[in-house]
Parts: sequence; C-alpha cells; structure tokens
Amino acid sequence: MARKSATGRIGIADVALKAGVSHATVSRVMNGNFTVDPDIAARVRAAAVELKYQPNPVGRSLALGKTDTIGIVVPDLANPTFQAILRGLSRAAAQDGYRVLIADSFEVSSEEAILAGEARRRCDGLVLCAPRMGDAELAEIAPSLHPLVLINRTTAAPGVPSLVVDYGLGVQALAEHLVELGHTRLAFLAGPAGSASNGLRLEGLAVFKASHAHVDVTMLDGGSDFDTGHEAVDAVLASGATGILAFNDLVAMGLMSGLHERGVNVPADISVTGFDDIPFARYTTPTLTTAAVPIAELGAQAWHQLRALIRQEGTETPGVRYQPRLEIRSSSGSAPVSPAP
Amino acid sequence: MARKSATGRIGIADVALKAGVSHATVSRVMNGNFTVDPDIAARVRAAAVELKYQPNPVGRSLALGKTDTIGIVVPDLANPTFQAILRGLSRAAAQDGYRVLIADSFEVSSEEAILAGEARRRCDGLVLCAPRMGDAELAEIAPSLHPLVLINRTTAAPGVPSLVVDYGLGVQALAEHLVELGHTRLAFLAGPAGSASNGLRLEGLAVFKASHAHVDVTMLDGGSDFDTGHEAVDAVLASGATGILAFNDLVAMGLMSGLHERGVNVPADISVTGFDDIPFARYTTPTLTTAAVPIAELGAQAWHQLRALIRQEGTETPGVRYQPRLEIRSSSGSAPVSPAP
DNA sequence: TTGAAAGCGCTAACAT
DNA sequence: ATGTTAGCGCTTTCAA
Repeated sequence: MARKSATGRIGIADVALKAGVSHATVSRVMNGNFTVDPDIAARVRAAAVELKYQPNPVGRSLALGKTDTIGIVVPDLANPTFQAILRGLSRAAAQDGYRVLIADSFEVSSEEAILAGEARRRCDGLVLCAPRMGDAELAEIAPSLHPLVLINRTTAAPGVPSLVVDYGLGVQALAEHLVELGHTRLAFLAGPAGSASNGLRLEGLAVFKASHAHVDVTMLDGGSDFDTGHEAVDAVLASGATGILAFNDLVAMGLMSGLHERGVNVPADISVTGFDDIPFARYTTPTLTTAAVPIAELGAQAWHQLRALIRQEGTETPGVRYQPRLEIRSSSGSAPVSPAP
Repeated sequence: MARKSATGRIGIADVALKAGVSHATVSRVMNGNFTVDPDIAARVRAAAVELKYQPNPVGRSLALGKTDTIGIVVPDLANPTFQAILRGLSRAAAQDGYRVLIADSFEVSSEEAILAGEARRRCDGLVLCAPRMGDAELAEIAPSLHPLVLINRTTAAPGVPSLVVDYGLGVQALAEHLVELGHTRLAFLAGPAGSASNGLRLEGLAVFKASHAHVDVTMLDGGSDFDTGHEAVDAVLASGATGILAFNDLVAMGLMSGLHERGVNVPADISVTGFDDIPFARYTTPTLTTAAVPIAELGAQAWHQLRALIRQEGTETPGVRYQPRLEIRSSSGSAPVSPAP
C-alpha cells in the first residue's frame, strides 16, 4: 500500500513517489502554483485523487506560521448571548475559510488568562468575550494575545478593538418607556456582580435617576438566568414597584413565570422588561418588551475586526459601539391605578 | 532582545541559548523528564520564566502526531439541542485537557463531508452530530474520520459508536399521555424532512397507531423552530385535533404563542407537547409538557467514547441509547368535552 | 546526564 | 519548469 509515513496517513511524499516527481512539485500543484507543466500537474492531481491525499494542516501550519483558526473565550457557553456571538463569529469566519476553537471558562475568572493564552497559541487570533478578569490583568496579557478583539469590555492596552453594547443607553430607554406608561415606582433586577455589562446598566440607571427625581428605582440583587428571576418574585412584590427592569430576557422570563404562578397579571398589575431580545422573547406569554441587541452581528463584526488585525491592515479600528433598540411588546403596559398587590 | 525565530515569538532555541543548554534538554525539562540534572533543570525553568516561554503547540503537534483537539460538526449552531451537546462535550473534553473545534454546516448537507474531513485532519477525533448526509455517504467517509463518534445517527461502518436518543419511544410516551387525558384526535407537527430524529419520531408514531386504532393522528408538515410552530396554527386548528405533538419545544412554544393570539386556551381547548425539555420549557406559559432528553450528558458521553477510541482502549463501545423521560407540566390537560373551536 | 541529529509534513528560496 | 535543500518548533532516538 501507499502508506509510508509514520502516522500511517498518506503524505505528500507518497503522492510525489506515485507521480514520479518531487515533494516540491506536489506542493506547488496542491497550492495552485501555475509554474508547473500542465501534464505533470495533471499527473500529480491524478495521483493525489487516487491516493485520496489530503494535505496535513499541522505541517502546513508549521511551515506557514498560521493555522487558519481563531479562538474565542466565553465565560459560559450556556448563555444564549454568548451562543449567538459564537454563531455569528463562526459563520463569518467560515466564509473566509477560518475555523473556530472554543474555550469555555465556566465563569472561573482565574482560569481565563491561561485559557486565553493556550487558545491563542493554537490560533491566528483571539476573541475575548466579556472577560471577567480584572482590568489590570486584562491590560497586562492583552499584548501577548494580539491579534485580539474584545467584546463587551474595553482595555487600556493599545491595538485592541472593542465591540461594546451600550447597555446603559438601553436600560435608560426601557426605564423611559415605563415612565411614559405612567409608572413611578421601578425596580432593577441586577445581574452578576462581576459583569461589566451589569455595571453599564447601573451607570445608565444613575443617569436616568438624575433626570427623573420623581421616579423611585429600587435595586434588587439578581443574576443572569431563569432561576434568578423566578426566585426574585417575593422581593419584586415587596418592593411595591410596578415596572420591573430585569437584567436580561432570561431573568424576565423567570420572573414572569413566577408572577404568573402568584396570580399577578403582566402587564395589568406589573410591567416587566427584559434585555437582549433573544429569539424566545417574541414567544413568551405575554410577549416580552425588551432592548434588542444585534447580537449575531456582533459576532460577525468581531471576525471582521480580527481579520483586519490578522491581515495587518493598518486601518485603525477602535471598535464599534452598539446601541440597543427598544422593542415594545406586551409585557409592558400602563401603570395600574392602584399599587400592585 | 531574545526574539530570534522567524515568527517573532520566543522558541525553545531562545531558552536553550539563555540557559546554556541544548534544545533537547529544554524539551526534556518542559515535559517533566526527570533524567535531567536538578540544577540544570532549574536553570532552564528560570530562563523559560524570564523569557515567558510557552511551547508552540503546532510544532509539538507535528512532532507528536496529535493536537489535543477534537472537532464537532453540527447542522446548526442556533439549535439549542446542538448547543447543549457542544457545551457538554466541551466541558468534558476540557477536563482531560482537550479543546474543541467547531464546524457548523448550516444545514447544507452537501458540505458536511468536506467540513468533517477538514475538521478531522486538524484534530485527534471527531463528533458528528445528527449528520444530514445520506447513509451511503456516511458509511463511506466514516473510516477516514476515525476516531469518530456519532450522535443521533447510526452507520453500518464498523468501530463507530453511536449515541442515539430514542425519539420514537419519547413520542409514544407523549401520545400515550394525551390519550390517557381523553384525547382521541392527535396531530403531529413534523420536523425537518431530512432529520433522522424526525424519522424516529415517525416510526414511534407508527407503532403507537398500530396499538391505538381508535385514535386519529393527523400528520402536519413543519420544521424545527419557533416560526414553524407559529405558522402552523391554521393547520393545527383545521385538523380538529385536541392534542398536538410538536416536533420539539421550540415548535411547541411557537405554536402556543400563535394559539394564544387566536384566543385558544392551552390546555383547556388544546393540549400541546414539546420534545427535548430545553431550559425554557419550565418557564413558558403554561409550562410545557415534554419529553426530557439528557442532552448535556450526551455531549459528555460523546467525549468519553471518543476518548476511549483515541486512547485505543479496545473496549468495544457500541454506543449508548437514551430513553427520554416524560415531563408532565401544564400545557397538557383533559380533552375538551366538545371539539376544539 | 547531555548534546547532536533525525524527523514530523509541509512550504519556499535557491539552484538548475 | 523542476528538483534540492533548508527551515517552521518541537520530540526523541542515538551516541557520547
């Protein structure tokens, strides 16, 4: 048989032997180098087909110094937001012939730096998605990770484009919307303490409060998943608020489910808003008012920025800032005449 | 500076130079080979730390003939089922120091074989998730993909473990459940035509029908997402069925949303069941009766089977068959006395 | 115990 | 137009 190499797979040498040419010529043919005699090229191609030869990407990567692979580090693969980003990234990168290596840090921020470094070494570039590590650490490792693109996080380190969603603006729009509906007592169901996007929401709320002295905004501890919302029902009811700004759509859905169980009517008794506009938001009962984030586009954009960096296109790309779009559906309505039960 | 190599990164040669030893010795130290003099080892380690040396995985892969990476090919990264499998796989593989490369075929079955081959060549093993390609093609390429694990698909090719969920049994249990509630007119909202799991459901329904001659089961065309369910409202109502078996939870949610808009009460007028028990199923209104699939475990199990293959542990692993568990919630109830509106 | 050297599979500069 | 040769960065025999 034609299996010569140590790995047992068919290598360039086998094809060269079969076609009666040198490795170099085979390599040239495989890479579409036209300085090869058509007859010989045909012979090589025939041999390659017959042997079912497929170039070994590892050897190729070592020789070329590139892997045609990019890495992405996410805090939690279970989070729909990160899933959507991954999808957008994967799709866009695939269009340019790049593959995606994933690294899930499982919210263990101390692992992120190591994970990122390891991923980066196997890839041509890296996307760091909402990293939980501290600013100092991020700035310190950023240079060693170049080409690097940040999502929902910025850094002082130079040459690192950031794609950030303006959660502050989004939460302001939602609060504004509730106020226009007559609500004067709001509550914010916060997200994970370490999350930068939660910080942005808090900043947005501070701005909102400064210009709406007559509106009462209660702060409630929370998280980022269904259960958070579901478990927050008591706290929400105790707050006396009639307009609830949930950290995200998942929390909002959990909350609505809990309120439903208590017989509280949404939006007649209490209005609930989410954030992100995940696909499910259109199909909840009632449908969810939320702030839409062009999340899949974020993934695609991350690839485009990374690609520019990899190709060393000197176009200074400071990143992109995305503004959420208010998506009014049925979970928000006029404030009840009497306070909520 | 210590940057010598062509790639601009610090290589083993830099460390060797700095420590005053050969590449070989550095390699030995980095790999914990104890045949190195402790003093020299310490010197090497110090040099490595000082230069922030990190071995290049590509060079390592080429020398060792392994990448410590596995690949997974999915038909659609947007599908929660595949996301969950990916997560379980990624988590389990990470525990053993393996990374995951993803390849999304975007439901283009003609691309699957190429995608799978490319992914496999960069990895030590492959997981093919519910491949849409034909049986013949699958059996033909399977040997070249070894080590290979199949999810929700089987093949005649030997040495390929399959993890399959028994969708047939699940749909039978759901239908049985509806019949026990008094429903005699059911409808099945089918999934994608090419999907093997849809085929299994159909087989299950055939078995069910054979033993329930008095029950009428209408077959309705469909798909696998929200919109499918939402758009099926008319067909569902026209069928006169009071118990609807949706292809999966997403379709069920879309359908319930559509029914709600039409003023049809679930489950008073019509009962709806899903499939998969995605996290959202607990939080729909009403909560969704479904068949639970231990989906994250499937991903983990895929890794364990793949690991055994990679390690060439001769333990014949013919795969695992998972039986869905009936999860009765609020979207299914007694059949209405009079036919649905 | 260490170094020199071969080789993993490929690409590319150089030579012919 | 093609072959020879030298790497890419690493591991691993084989000598010493």
